[in-house]
Amino acid sequence: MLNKRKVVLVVNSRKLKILAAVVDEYIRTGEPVGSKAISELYNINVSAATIRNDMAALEQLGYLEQPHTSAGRIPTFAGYRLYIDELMNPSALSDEEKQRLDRMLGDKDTPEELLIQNAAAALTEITQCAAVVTNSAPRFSVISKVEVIPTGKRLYVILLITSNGSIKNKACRLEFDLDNEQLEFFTRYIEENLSGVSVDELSEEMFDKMVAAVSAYMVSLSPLVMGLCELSEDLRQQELTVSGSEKLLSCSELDKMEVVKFIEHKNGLSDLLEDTFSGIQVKFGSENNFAIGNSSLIVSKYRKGGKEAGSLGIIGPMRVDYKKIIPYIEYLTQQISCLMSGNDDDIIITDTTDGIIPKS
Amino acid sequence: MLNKRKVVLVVNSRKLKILAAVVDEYIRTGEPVGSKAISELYNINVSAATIRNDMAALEQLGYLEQPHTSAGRIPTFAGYRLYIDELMNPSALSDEEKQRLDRMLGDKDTPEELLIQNAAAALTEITQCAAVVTNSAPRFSVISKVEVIPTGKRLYVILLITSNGSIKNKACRLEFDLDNEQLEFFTRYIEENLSGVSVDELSEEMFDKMVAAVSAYMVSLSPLVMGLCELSEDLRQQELTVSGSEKLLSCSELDKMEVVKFIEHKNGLSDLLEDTFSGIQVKFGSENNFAIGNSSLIVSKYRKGGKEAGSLGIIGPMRVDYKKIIPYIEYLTQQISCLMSGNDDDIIITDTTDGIIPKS
DNA sequence: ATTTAGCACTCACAGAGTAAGAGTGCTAAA
DNA sequence: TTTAGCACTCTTACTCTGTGAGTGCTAAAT
Repeated sequence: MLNKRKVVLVVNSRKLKILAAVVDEYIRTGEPVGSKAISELYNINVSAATIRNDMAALEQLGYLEQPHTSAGRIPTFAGYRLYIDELMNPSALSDEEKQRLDRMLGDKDTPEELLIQNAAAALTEITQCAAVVTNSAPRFSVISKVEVIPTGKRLYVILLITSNGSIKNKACRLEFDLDNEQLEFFTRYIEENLSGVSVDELSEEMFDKMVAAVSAYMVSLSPLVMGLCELSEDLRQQELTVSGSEKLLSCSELDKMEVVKFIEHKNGLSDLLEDTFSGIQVKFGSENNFAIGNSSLIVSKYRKGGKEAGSLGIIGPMRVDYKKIIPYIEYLTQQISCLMSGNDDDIIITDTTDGIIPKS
Repeated sequence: MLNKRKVVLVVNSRKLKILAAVVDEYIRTGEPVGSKAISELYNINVSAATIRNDMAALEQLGYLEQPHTSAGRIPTFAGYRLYIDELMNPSALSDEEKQRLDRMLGDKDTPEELLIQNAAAALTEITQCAAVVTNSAPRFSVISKVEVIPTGKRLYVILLITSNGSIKNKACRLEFDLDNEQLEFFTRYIEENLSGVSVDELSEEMFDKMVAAVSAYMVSLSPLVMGLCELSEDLRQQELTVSGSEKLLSCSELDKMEVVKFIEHKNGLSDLLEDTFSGIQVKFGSENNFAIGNSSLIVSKYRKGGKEAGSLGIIGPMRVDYKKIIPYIEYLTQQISCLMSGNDDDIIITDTTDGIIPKS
């Protein structure tokens, strides 16, 4: 073991100040930060040599690392983590900034779907990173209408509409054509059994029971129930939209291959966003099994009427300006929560599925 | 003018053989090809010196070029073109290869949409290039059903179904609620005016007329017509999917910046694919105004019931193994055409739109 | 016990010089 | 018309070198 060195391995306030300075400076320039730069640019009133000693300690403590001997330091994951959780002081949004965001977001008449799209667009523009939004509203809504529409020989389209305005459809093929009476029976049956039911409550078992019930009347109706089951599954899973992902391609610190793969498949993202948490959350790509290596995911949940209704955030390089971006995201989620909860009555968003049925 | 040289500027069969050898070898190795390599590897029974003379002639004829003096030769655009059109002899697919493709593609029960997705996936895997598919089926289909479904106060969902199975829906808000008679009038009117009409024929003017006609009966119906108009626009534009575009980033001969720009915007691609042509077509990026410089686009159209229904191909570097890839693409389009036309009667793919209507 | 100045040391990076190797064009002979 | 031979060109890889940034350590100062 070389590199054994007499440094005081105690974090004190100066060391923290230095760590913060290193992270700030690294975020600003993207270059490894040396002791001299810190002593000159940040008013920690000690000499470069002292800072060097502290930096050596911070390195041994696992907060900083050197790309190579005799280069400056860059933050480690732990360094970023400490910085984000404890050290940085977020820059409060100015009134102009808030107004700008409000304008970009929309007002209480803006449909929910558009609201979160606007938020994503705003984030993309301001941060120059990819924005990501999820909407789990459909999951917490109730079925407001079910329709079965004959569209061809033995061919029916089922339509499922929820209270929050999602519309899903799916084509189903039956073995036989239904006559009016049969169709009416089925429509009435599902209307009675599904109308007003919360999407979250729908389960496969429930549909299994319906298949049984309906089959008693007419066996060949079951594909319709199965179709409904699949639609309800679509509703249950949260929608995830990533916008501005091309911005990630111009981040030199991200691997282009990984970014492109991410753009195509969005690997691992929805898992990361399904966790429940409160406040803002910062996750690093390399620490979760997320497609892009040195990336950072900053997200916050918005709420509707007290309930989590989705999340909103950005994906960028680890080296993003956290102290600026975090307040932006916080403000946006807060405003969205506010706008959404304000008027709960009759928002309509169309929102649809793709589905495919086998030919035979 | 230096480089003026006494060479016989006549293409003869040996020169063509040499050109083919240069292209083959360059495709194989990616390195400029020298006279020695050809005399050793390809059985043209003349000395390297003779080949050198012929290569000088081929260079003056514009089929070959030298990256720098005293390097081997690489093909020019014209060289590739001649090779592709006349010289190469495509390697016929073995039975195993055909079976492999068939397995990857699906069978006659595989829905159309999935069929072309599978084809794209197969091409990506086999060629290690980006695959591109378009589907203009919706455009050549006819409207088979239009429905207007009341779903809430002053709120209606329009449903548009085409003969090829695309289903699009959209929510519309009206100023007033419709009574049964009004709804029936409207449904009957659009049913009469749209049913059986080819999607390709639908135009804004047509909908303008409908707005006028319908407004005469009741002014506030026009949002419904506008909604239909928007849905029809969605149907008209051909769908274009590029898969595996990350593969292009690992092609050393392509400019990464250009690839990135292409991935972002797919510049120029849909124009290139909208041309009608028969058989297989090879286009070079630099010759068309297509985003990626030294790229090559190899596409073929598949047909459904005799009519062009979309295209299928790859985007790769100019230096791709044409004689292998072209038979692959030909086989795939042939099989797709076959599978699609086989049972033309009642294929159904659901395929839907997202839409948003303002709240009030 | 901390902090600081001074100094030797390490490492990445860029530029210059060099040797090897591949491939050519040209000439003259077959 | 083809071929062998040869001088020439150009790329590539390698080595050597100097420079600059930044460090770690020591010894002196506070």
